Amino acid sequence: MLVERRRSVASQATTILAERIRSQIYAPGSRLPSESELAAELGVSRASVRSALARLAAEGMVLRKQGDGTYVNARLENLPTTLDGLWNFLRLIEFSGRAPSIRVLSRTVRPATESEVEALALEEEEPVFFLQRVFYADNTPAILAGNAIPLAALRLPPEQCDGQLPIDELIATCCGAQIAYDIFDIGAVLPDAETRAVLELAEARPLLHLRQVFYDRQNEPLLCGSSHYDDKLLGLRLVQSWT
Amino acid sequence: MLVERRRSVASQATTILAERIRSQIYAPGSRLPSESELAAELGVSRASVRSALARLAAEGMVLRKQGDGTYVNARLENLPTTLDGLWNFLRLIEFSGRAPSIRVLSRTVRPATESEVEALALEEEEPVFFLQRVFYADNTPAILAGNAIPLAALRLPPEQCDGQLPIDELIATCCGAQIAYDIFDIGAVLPDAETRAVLELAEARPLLHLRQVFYDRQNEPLLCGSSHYDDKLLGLRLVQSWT
DNA sequence: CAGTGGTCTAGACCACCCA
DNA sequence: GGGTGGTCTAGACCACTGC
Repeated sequence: MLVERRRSVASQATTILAERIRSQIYAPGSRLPSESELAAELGVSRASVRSALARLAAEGMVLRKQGDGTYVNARLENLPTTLDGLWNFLRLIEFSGRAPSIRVLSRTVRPATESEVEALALEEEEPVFFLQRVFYADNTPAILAGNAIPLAALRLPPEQCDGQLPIDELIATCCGAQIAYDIFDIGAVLPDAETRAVLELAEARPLLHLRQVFYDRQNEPLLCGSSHYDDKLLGLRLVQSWT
Repeated sequence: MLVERRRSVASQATTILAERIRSQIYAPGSRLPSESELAAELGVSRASVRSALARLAAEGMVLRKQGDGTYVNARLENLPTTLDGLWNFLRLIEFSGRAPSIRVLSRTVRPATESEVEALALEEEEPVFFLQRVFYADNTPAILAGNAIPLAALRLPPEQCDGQLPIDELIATCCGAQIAYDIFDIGAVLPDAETRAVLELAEARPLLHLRQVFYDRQNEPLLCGSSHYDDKLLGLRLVQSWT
């Protein structure tokens, strides 16, 4: 049943169970087989099954009741269902049921701004590769995102960095690094005229402002982003599980 | 070492390690003892230690490197450090280093609004207990929060519901229920005049709008909230760990 | 190569729920 | 009481890192 070599047993079990829920093999509101039964059926230990169920529970797909059982959440339609909790603009658009695409607005090398110097721990005026992109949902502009990478961190020349890539792959190919974690700050702003034009907003309504800093496995800040996010168009939703 | 009966060993280990990091017994950037050493020292299994470390890693407090070791994040000052990932207005204010307090603006029983009917799966016009509160950070108003609970879900009369309680305790004491999970929608809005007055905003700057629905262990929607959040004052920050 | 974290197992006991 | 999820353990093997 679980034969892939490269993915962990627990991760494969997660996928299998999530798929059964999505396809209603386990109907909304119904009780799943017990952990022991699932372990026997999948040919893995109970610990692995528990790891999978814990993940599904954290995302709200199942509800666990001690002494009773594990139930499929009957309100699945309310959930973000990202299945890994990571916010990635392309996938946020995909999950909203629309086709994502990216248009590169500009790609320049320029001195770091004051906030970039602070976020990326740079020297004053240190050059950064700045990539400005628009994320479309079904051809409607939803996000205007600007990303800055210290020139010193690039292993490819800026002109070879593929602007169509999601952030983790961008960092992987252009910097040869892996993201360890990132920090998100969420705020509300009134967009300036330029932003409004790019996002084709008729009125001057407020947008979400997402500021992110991505760190690599050496804990060096590798990329910082400043994005204007049209929450009316896309929605920003998260689930919190209360142990 | 780990003797409390009511908390799990893994949870106690988490607290101990977090405390050692906070007090710099494990200095920023330094390597922690190996999992086996910690297990031996704390008198628990390696699995319990791993559970604790996994939690700290998810919040960015430590960085784990296979084949190398576990390191204290040297950039702790950037982290939200909630140590359980749950957003609770009182604790968000506390963690920002300010003194939280609550003022109850109004407590009424009124028919549910259209959006409450939808969020709470009510009948049209069904009565709800509506509690409007202001959360202060060091006596500066930071959040205007409105919470609606179906009257049918209350086990205490509305006038006996303590408006000073955080949301989980409010639900515990007034409804006799426990929160299983909640769903958050984050948006940006321009506050109306009334909201602006309550939050003592001079200009008409945009605020975060948080809409929440809390579900109990029976998966019934118990409470919905609509809050205006001054992100300039408080900040809304989260960490994402990329496995 | 030795030591680290990553994965997985089998088995045990507990707390809890329901019939 | 019998079954469920919640916790914990001991031990094994693997993948990776740094020396």
